[in-house]
Amino acid sequence: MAMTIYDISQKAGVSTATVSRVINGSGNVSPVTRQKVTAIIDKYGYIPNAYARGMGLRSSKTVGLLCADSSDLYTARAVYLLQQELQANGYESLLCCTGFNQDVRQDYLHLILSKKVDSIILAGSHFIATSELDNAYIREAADQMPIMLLNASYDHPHVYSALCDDYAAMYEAASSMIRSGIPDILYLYNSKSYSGLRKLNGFQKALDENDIPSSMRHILYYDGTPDSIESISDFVTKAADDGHTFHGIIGSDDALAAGGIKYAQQKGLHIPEEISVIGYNNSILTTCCTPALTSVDNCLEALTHQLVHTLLHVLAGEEMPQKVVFSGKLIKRDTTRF
Amino acid sequence: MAMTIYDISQKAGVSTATVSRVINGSGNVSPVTRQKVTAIIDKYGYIPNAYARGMGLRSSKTVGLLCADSSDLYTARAVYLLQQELQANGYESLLCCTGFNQDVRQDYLHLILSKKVDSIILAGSHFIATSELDNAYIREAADQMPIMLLNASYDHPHVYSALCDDYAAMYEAASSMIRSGIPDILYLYNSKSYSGLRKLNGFQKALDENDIPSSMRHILYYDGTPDSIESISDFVTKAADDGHTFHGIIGSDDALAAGGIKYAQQKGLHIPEEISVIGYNNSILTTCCTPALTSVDNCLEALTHQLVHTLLHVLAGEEMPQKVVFSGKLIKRDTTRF
DNA sequence: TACTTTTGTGAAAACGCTTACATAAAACTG
DNA sequence: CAGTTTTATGTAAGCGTTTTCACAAAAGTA
Repeated sequence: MAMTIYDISQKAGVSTATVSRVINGSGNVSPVTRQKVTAIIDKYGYIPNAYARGMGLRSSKTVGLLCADSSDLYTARAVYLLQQELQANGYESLLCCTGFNQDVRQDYLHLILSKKVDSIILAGSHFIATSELDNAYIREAADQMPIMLLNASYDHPHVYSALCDDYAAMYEAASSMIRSGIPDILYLYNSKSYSGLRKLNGFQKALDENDIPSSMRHILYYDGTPDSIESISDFVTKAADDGHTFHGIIGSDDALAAGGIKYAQQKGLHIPEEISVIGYNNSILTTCCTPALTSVDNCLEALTHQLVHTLLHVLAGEEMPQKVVFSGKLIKRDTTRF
Repeated sequence: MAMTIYDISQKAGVSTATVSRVINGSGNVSPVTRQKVTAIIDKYGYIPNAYARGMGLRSSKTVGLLCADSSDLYTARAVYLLQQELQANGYESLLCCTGFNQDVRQDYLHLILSKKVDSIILAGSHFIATSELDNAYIREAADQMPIMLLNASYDHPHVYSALCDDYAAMYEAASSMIRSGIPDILYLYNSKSYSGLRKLNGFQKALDENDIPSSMRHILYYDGTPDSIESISDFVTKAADDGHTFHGIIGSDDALAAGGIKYAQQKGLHIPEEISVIGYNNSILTTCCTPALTSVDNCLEALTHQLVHTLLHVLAGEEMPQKVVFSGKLIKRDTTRF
C-alpha cells in the first residue's frame, strides 16, 4: 500500500537511482526529468522510508536528548530550545528521560546506540560531578559519537560543551548581598551536578573574600522533592529552629529561593528590609513570587544555541572549540536591597 | 568497525537466522545454542542496528510526541510523563514541538511519517477547536496510524483520547466561588484549544445556573506571552480600569491566576477577604504564590497513564474505548474563602 | 521398527533505499 | 571533425536485519 521508490520510478519511467537523486538533490539530473519525478512524488504524496534510508546513509539525522527529568522548569526549557534548534537544522530529537534511574539510563544508552543517533546531548542536572559511573557512561558514548554537554564540561576529545559561568554568577550574587550589608547567608542547594558545585564554589569564594567567619556560613543541602515550595519552607524553618541565623537566603534555583520567601512570610519577616533572597535561573517563578524574586539569568538560550551550533559543525567534520563559556547576569527585583 | 549480526553469527558458528532468533526470542533455539550466541553478543557488546531492523519489522517502536511548546509547565509535565510511560513499555519518544508554526508542523508530519512511527500523541494546547486545518491534519495522520489525543477528543475511528472533564471541574470551581458569595468573577483564558473551550463552557454554565446577569460577566481572552506574570497583572489592571468590576478571578491556568494575585496585591486588595482567585492545573506556581493559590488538579498523571495504556492495547490489535474521561478536583488553598 | 510429528538450523529472499560503476548522449575542444 | 570532457541515466551491488522455506535430526507414536 505504501509507495516505495520503485513505484515512483515506474510511474515516472525512470530508474530508482534517478528518483533517489531527485529526492536528495545529489548528482546531475536534467531539469525535465527532475520536474517529471517531482510531479509524481507530489501527486502520490510519496515519503521515503527513513529506515531504509538510514541503512545506506551514515547519518540518521537524529540526536538523543538525555536528561533526568524534563519536567523541571529549567530542563523543560532547555529541552524545548534544543529541540527547536535541532529541528530548524533538519535533526530530530529522541527524548530520553532517565528519572535518575541507572537502569533506565542503561536501557536508553542501548536504544540510542541501536538507533545510530548522530550525537547525544546531555541536558539538565543529569549527572553527578563525583560519580565515576557517569564518567564511564560518557566515555563509552563518546567512543561512538560526539557528546554534547549543556552546562557541564568533561575532558575528552569527543565531548563538547557550552556552559554558563555559574561560578562567577553566583560569586557576583553573593558578593552583592554581602555588599548590601548581609554577611550571614543561608545557601540552599539541591543538586550535586557540575553546575551545582560550580555555584557553590562561587558562593564560597565570595564569603572567603569578605572574611566571613565559618559561624556565619550556613550551607544546606536540600534533598526533598524539588517541586513543593512548602516542603522547602519547612526545611528552612527547621534550619532556623536548629540554630542557624541568617539575614539572607540564596537558592541554587528559583524554587529553593521561593521556599525561602515562604519561610520569611510565615515568620513575618519583611523582604527585603529584614531578609534578602536571591534565586537562580530567572524562571517564571521569579515574578510569581511576592515580592518578585531577584535571580540570576543563566542565558540558557545562548547556551542551547551555541551547543547545537557546535554540534552541527562537528558533525560536518570541522574543528570546533571543546568548550564555550557564557556569563550569567544578576536580574534585580524586589527581594534584595540593592 | 561496528559489529553486525553477521559477525556474531560467524564467531558463534551459527547462521544469522539463528542469531536473530536468539535476539528476538522467536522460533526455537536449543538452550546450548542460545547460550553460546548470547555469550558472544555480550562479549562483543553487539547492539543490533535499529534501521536495518525497522526495515524488516513493521513496528519502529517509536511514538511521535507532538506539542506546540514543551516548555510550558503543563505540557512539560505531560511530555515527561508520557515519555516515562512509553519508555517503560519499550517505546521511544520523538519529541516534536511546532512552536505554533504551521510550516514546522508540516515538516514534522513529514518526518514522522518517514520515520514510520507507530503512533502520534498530540499533547498540550496544540490545536485549536475551530481550525479546519487541524482537523485535516489529524485525519491525514489517522489514515496511517492510531492518533492519541491528550485532553482533547475528535471523532474518528483511529483517534483515541484520554481527557479530564474540564467542563465539570471548571463548573465546580466557579460554583464554589459563587456559593462563597462572589457573583462577579473575572474569567481569564489564553487558549482556544479544546480544553480551553471546555473550561469556558463550564464556567458559563455555573453563571447561568446562578442567574448571574451579563453585566457581571467578565470573560477576557489574554493573548500575551504566557510566561510573564507581570504582563498578566497589567492586563488585569487595564481590565479593571476599563470598568470591569469583579471580586473573584478565575484563570484557565495557574499563571493567569498568579497574574490575578499580583494585580490584587498591587491594588492593595486582601486575598481572600476582598477578592478570591482560582487557578487551573495545580502546578508548582500554586504554592509559589502568596497566598497559596486554590487550583484545579486535572489529574494529568492518570491521563497520560491511560493514554499510553490505550495506545499499547490498540497497537496490539485490541478493541479499546475511543475516549476515557477522568474528573478534575478542586484543591483548596488560601486564595478562596471556602 | 516404521511412520509421523516436532524441533533446531541454515540458505536465501526480501525490506526500500543509496551509490559505485558503466555507458550513452551531449557538449566542448583545437 | 576526431578526440576529449561533461552530463544524464540505468544497472546492480550493497546496507543489516527478519523471515519464509527447506531440510535434517530428534522425539513421539502405534
